Amino acid sequence: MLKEERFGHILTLIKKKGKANYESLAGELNVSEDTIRRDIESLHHNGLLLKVRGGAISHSKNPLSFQDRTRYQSEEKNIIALKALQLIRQGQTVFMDGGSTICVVASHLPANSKFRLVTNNMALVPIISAFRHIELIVLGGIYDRETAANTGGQTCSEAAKYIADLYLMGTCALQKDLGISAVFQSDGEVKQQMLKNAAKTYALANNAKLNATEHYKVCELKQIKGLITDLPADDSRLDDFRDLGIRLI
Amino acid sequence: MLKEERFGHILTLIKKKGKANYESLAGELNVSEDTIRRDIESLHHNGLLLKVRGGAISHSKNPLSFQDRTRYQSEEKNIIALKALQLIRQGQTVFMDGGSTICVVASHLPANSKFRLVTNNMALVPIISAFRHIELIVLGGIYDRETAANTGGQTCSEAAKYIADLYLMGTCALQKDLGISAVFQSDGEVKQQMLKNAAKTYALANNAKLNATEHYKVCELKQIKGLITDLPADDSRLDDFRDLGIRLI
DNA sequence: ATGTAAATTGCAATATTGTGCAAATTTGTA
DNA sequence: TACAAATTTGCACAATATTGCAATTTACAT
Repeated sequence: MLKEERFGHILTLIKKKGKANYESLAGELNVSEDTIRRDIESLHHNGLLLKVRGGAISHSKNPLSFQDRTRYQSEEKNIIALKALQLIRQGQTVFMDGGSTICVVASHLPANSKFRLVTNNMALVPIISAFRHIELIVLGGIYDRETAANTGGQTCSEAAKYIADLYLMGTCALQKDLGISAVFQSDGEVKQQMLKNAAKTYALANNAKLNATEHYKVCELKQIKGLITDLPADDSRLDDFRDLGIRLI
Repeated sequence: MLKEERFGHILTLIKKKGKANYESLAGELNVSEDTIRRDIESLHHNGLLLKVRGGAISHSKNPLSFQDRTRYQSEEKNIIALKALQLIRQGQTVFMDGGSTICVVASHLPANSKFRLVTNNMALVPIISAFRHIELIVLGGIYDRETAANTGGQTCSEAAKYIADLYLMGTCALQKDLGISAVFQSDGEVKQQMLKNAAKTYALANNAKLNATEHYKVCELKQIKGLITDLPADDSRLDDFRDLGIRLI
């Protein structure tokens, strides 16, 4: 088999699936992983794909979708997303922060959605691009690869410049007494700023995040307007969060 | 069998299958592989196919050409990109603004590149995500779908907060007397701010942008350090830009 | 026709390039 | 920090290319 045929195969796969790994390519093409590695290096050098640890991805690959599908598009997240959509009204200004749940919300938006979206979540950009009537305002800062969101003081001070009708707060840990907490301080600070500047804040969390804590405290539960989970409103696992004056959706 | 018959046979096969290897051709045509090799060399020389190690492929199947993305990744842009890469040094802080040429530059970066990149170009985010050692700083603002870049006063004032060693300025119009001009004011203003805060600015432009003007003036030619085009440095089309004190690359 | 020069072909020696393997190093993660 | 996985590097071997050369064929003027 000609080397060029391998190149073609690799590029086709990358184009179709957005990514490819050494192991399976080596199997399909019947050569060693070393050879595939060298092929990919050569293709990378020509700017035709991006070499990453373990394989290669296409240029246009949304960074968050690189994580496995189950985590990205679980049924739980779809349920949360559909509930969250009900809150967004035409013409509003909406804050959204990082997290894949937020991306699922965005991908469920109706095609003619018309509002202003302010976000530090870079994974939203390609999604929102498709909605001609959404005005997208990006909050800059230091890009964090893990969350695909911008963070840092710059992000916070930019967020401070906008006043929103609604804030959909991405997945975080919630606990009755200790409130909402985040893994990273940089993320938590952005959340605090958005909370401060939004008329209504709803936290999005799947049931695994209930009764859990992380190490950076964002706010008390009573500071938010409502909590959106994948559970029915009358589920017993939500009992701890009743009578706090927050809406359970 | 006449040489011309062999040529015909080889070309037919290449046209039908897109590829051919010496071994099978030698068998089919009853000549040695050396002869086939020479045939293919001759055809290659006449531009009728592409000689590769082990055989030949058709031009249309050349994985290293950019058929399905000719618009996006033209040969011109590749040339510009490779020249621009030489300017980026480890540890530097680099500004890049919008434009697809800039994206091509990014996709040619070596995998272990290590520097700080400050940009308003959202199309760079997925590309740069793959480079673990590039610190990416996003300049926020109003996202423009057409250019996939953030624009507006916010973007400018954020750009003002960084001081760069190098600024690679995306495609714009250049004219000897009228200098560099941009299509949109919002884009032009970001360019001006980056220019101001960068030690060295290089403009990237394909030959079609030379001796052209747009309607928002960015700066004089003498304000930039150099001009990177797809032309060789001694091309006559660059004559207008000599003796202005700028480097032609 | 026929001899001669030029072109073509196959072959062998040499050079170059591609491939797989293993050790050493780096990287990511618990 | 330490462990496991991935990557880089150097190397030997295999595959393919190139080159020079001699044998053969072709072209063509006489």
